[in-house]
Amino acid sequence: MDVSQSIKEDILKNQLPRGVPLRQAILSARYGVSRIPIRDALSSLKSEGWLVPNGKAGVMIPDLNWTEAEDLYLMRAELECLLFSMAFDYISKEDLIKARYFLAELNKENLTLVYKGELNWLFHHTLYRAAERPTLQRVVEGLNKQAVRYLGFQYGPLGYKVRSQDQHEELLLLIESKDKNAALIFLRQHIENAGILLTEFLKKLNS
Amino acid sequence: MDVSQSIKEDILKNQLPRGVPLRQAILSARYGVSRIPIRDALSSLKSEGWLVPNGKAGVMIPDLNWTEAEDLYLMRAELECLLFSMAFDYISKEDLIKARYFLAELNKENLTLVYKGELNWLFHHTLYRAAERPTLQRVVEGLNKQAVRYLGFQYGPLGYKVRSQDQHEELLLLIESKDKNAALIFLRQHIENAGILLTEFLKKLNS
DNA sequence: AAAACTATTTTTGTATACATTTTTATTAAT
DNA sequence: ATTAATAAAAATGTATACAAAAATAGTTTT
Repeated sequence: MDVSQSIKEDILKNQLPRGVPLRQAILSARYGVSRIPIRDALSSLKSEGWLVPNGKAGVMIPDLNWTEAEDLYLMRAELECLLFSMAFDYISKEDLIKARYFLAELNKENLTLVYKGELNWLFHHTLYRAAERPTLQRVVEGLNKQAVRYLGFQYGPLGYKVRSQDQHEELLLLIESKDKNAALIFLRQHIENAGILLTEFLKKLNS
Repeated sequence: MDVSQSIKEDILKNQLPRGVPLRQAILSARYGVSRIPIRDALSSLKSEGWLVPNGKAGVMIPDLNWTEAEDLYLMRAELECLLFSMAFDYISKEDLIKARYFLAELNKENLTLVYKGELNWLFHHTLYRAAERPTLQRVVEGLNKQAVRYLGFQYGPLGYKVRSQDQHEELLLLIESKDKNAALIFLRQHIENAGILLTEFLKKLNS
């Protein structure tokens, strides 16, 4: 597996020290590669929001905080609805089949959080693909991949899994019935719901 | 100067080959550093949208295209208005002074495009800073920095400079008069205007 | 005792060398 | 002649070695 992925897993599993700079030499030993690919991974994780700069040099694992979660879901709501409305009329039968496949995968047990996040994104992405707006899609993808950092809460204490899956199913039905407006409103609520649930939970956690 | 910045300048000045993969060895010779910092620069430019992957290896300078420009400005309009509305009530006198300083800088002659883009962003950023939403700000910053790639048109053939500066001035006046709604509408129009102008121009160019 | 400077150590950044992968050119086969 | 297979080359990725920068510890000064 890619070093960058391994680091993500380890961040999610809290197996890397928080609050102190990550040392390239240590990671190099831990993952059994030289410092060059470690440096590559750290810099790309930094630009993806998984790590933050530490003073003049080095990076740190940032604390999860509700403002970030709120921002991510606010942006997702705005941009994904935009993208979805651009795609709506062009969503094909094959897209829906694909989407259902990802949904089924997501119901399996023993998936890593990173993979769950990937599947969740693939589901949404399938609905947006038809818009053929690569730039908008790339940004939305970035937001989804950042949100993965918070997935531990949604699949853990928040027990959001079942409700989320039901909503995904319903969204597909609305698409099939060609009711664009209803689908759009539903998607927005789906995202906003998840955001509010997560944000409120994080707020309570820090009080 | 940083290698990454130099490459950006050279892309804007069309001094690097388009449509063919950029070779690390050549860039290494050109900028007088080893391949390691070149690789770093290429990978970060790729994640910033200045370069795109070329097949299984290597990167290329992408063509400018109107869909990308439209996407960037659509996103900017949505997200910057959101950020601005969060910031509005907290914008300080010092912020406005700073903003006017950047505006003055922007009026000087013989600035590089990259620097103009930086100043334009710094102006907008000054108005959003008070929102204290780092995540949202980081994404918006990314969008602005990508839009720099299109700045050559706006300062060149489109002659947008004067009108844009006037709008910036007017925006500051609206902020000072505490008219949040008017300011918000004006900002949205300011961004959408720039977007439409640029997009239409690019569409014509490719027809 | 606190602050400022200096020396030492640690850590990151860059160059060079080597390994692996990808691309291109060449040869063989249909 | 076109395609497939193979060999050569060129290019990227990674390891190690070294240089520069940052952080730390120790010393001096106020």
